[in-house]
Amino acid sequence: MAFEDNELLFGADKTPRIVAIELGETGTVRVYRRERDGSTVVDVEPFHPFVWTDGDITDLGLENAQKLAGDLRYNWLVTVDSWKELIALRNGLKKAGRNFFALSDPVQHYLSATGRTLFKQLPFEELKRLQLEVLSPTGESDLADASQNAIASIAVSDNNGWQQLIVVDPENAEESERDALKQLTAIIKERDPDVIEGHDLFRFDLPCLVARARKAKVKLDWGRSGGFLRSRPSRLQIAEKTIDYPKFQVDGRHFVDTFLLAQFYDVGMRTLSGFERLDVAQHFGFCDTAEISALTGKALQREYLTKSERFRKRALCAVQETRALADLLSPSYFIQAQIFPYNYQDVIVRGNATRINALFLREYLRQRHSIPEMPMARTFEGGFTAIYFSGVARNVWHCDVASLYPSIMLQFDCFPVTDQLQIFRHLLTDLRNFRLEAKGQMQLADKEGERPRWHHLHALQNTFKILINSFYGYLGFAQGHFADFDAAARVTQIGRDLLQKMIAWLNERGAQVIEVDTDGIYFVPPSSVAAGVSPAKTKAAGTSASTEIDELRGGLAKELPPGIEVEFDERFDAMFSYKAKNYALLTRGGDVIIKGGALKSRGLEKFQRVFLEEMIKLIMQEKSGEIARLREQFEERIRNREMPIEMLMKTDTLQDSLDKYRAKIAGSARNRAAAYELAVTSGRNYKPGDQISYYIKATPKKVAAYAAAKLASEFDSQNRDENSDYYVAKLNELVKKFSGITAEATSAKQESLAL
DNA sequence: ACCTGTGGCTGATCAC
DNA sequence: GTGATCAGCCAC
Repeated sequence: MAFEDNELLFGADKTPRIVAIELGETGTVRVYRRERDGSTVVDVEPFHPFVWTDGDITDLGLENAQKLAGDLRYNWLVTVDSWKELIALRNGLKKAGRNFFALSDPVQHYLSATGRTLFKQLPFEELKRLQLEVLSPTGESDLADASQNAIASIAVSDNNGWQQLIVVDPENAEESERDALKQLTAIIKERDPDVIEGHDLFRFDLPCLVARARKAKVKLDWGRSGGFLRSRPSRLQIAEKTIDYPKFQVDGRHFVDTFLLAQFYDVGMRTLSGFERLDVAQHFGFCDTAEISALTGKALQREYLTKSERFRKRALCAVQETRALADLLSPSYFIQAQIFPYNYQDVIVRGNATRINALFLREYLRQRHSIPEMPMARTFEGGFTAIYFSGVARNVWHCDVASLYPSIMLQFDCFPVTDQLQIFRHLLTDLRNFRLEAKGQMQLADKEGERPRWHHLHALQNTFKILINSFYGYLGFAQGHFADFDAAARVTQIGRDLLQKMIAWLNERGAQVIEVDTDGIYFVPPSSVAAGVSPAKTKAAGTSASTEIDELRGGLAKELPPGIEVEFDERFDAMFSYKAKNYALLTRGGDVIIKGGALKSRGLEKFQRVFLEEMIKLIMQEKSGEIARLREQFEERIRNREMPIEMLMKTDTLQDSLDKYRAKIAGSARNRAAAYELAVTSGRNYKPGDQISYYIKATPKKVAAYAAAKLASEFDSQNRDENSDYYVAKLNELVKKFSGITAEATSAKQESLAL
């Protein structure tokens, strides 16, 4: 059975190849579809938005009010014939003080009511995607600056390899810019893309175009049926960061901002050094470094390219990078648009739990079943975390419970009490099976020979994985209609009990448990503990290691309830256990893996992270004696001013707006911080989510860090002014902090513990 | 208007 | 100096 046949997940209507939905004339929507020949056709369809209400609306004499099944709070459905009527109905109900719930997005109304979704049976390659980049004359990406002056050029490309650079003539800027804007609009109308992509599209390119178009009195009627570009302030939560941005929309098309895609990507990976195009392109290896230096430096002059040729090359490189980035990061969202009743561009910015909520609402609507009101939020206890040994351990194994929370939910019936249709159980069960199947198909597929198919299956199984993992979060999601905090608390309680049972069992068999977090355990198996920890002895004991682990694995499996499976997945030569959620591992291949904010946080300067990694590696390799020399090398480089500024600077992300920061400082609600002070002083228009890199400069007197901070961009390598003493002191603190933990010291401790 | 959850560590600042 | 608090980031 094809995945798409699952109606709970993909919706009950199979209409294929819809690329966009837009609100049409009163009471209608326009549904755009991609034909097999690549053309786009439009169907005008009736539109019936709706409101859920409770029973006390019967006196209002509303037409088209329908009683729903079940006895949940919102058990009436009122349907109307146009968006205008829906707004009127909502206002009326609000005025009458009635209890109701309505979706706010017309596209979600249409898709939920019909069971349709975008992109069914449409390969990603058949989506028409256009990339856009506005270049300001200064090359600045500061919007306030850029909006003041005429733009220099607009680079445009599409996913078929077409590209064009629209250049504004500085000699005749006013008229030339007007032509450029008109030409861009003409290109969009003619090429008729489904998706418009750009890096920082929302915060830079689109506002800039709007500002310039207003000045030039040019219309940006980019909608598929001629509608105008419009925007409203919006806010996006990405992990701990909150990004304010103007959300742009245009009828019949989708905007995709690769800056946001990069942010989402990094939440999972935490590997990006920054979020500007160059950071991201370099990380993914799109632009080779030779080319970058050629575009920015002297190499180009050697090539005798004219200034305009250089400019052209750089501009077109930018849109190519945007396209490559979108190729890489958007397929998962493309698949999610086939599942959720959202616009493509909205699927990207909605949270996981919000998207799952939309599935619940769609199915309850389809079955004409009443829905609950949101439960009262409460906090509940999370996973079990513990550290039993700190120091260096050898021959360390890791075991974990395979997808702990989903397994618990299914095995112990931890489902929302209000889910009378049992959607939660069915969706979770289906998703698990689908993921296994997609993964199996992916492994059978030839990664090289069937590239598009392999990539699709990879994106598919990854999408399923993310969804599966979001179900537990949904139970504790305050804005989920079917959230159930008691059920969430039961899940974590069962998880904690399971883990503690496993720990006790391992300890009883002579293993030494080192560190535990939620679903996984690091431990030294009994033979290594008994044999001590010297490498020679470990080797001697190693002959029986595999059978011993098999016995542990089998024994532990028998202790666990059905449906809860434990995996002994990895073995390490050494582990440096520091604090809860903070440790390092030495793989059997000699690589070092570091976990935890204390050991690798971005709050640490890069020289500290590099030093820590090397120091921990030495400790794990039983070469603690070499730490002193390593420290001296680093001190020398700092004192001789040989450290590149990238090693010394710190990069902070602004969470609050500068106004909010100022207000908090004024009200003593927070302390001053270097990044904000620099942002304020710079006079530039910094926004939440922006990053500031700074270092500490030498000052005559000892002052607070925020008073001695200087922007890394203002660092002059010919006239260096960093505070070497400050950085050497940091280095020494680091050595001091970890000096108690050496291989020799802890092996004695470990042996004594084992007795 | 927007929003998955809890647990844990650290650096910087400030009140005492 | 010490402890409290906040912000930021990380593990799962």
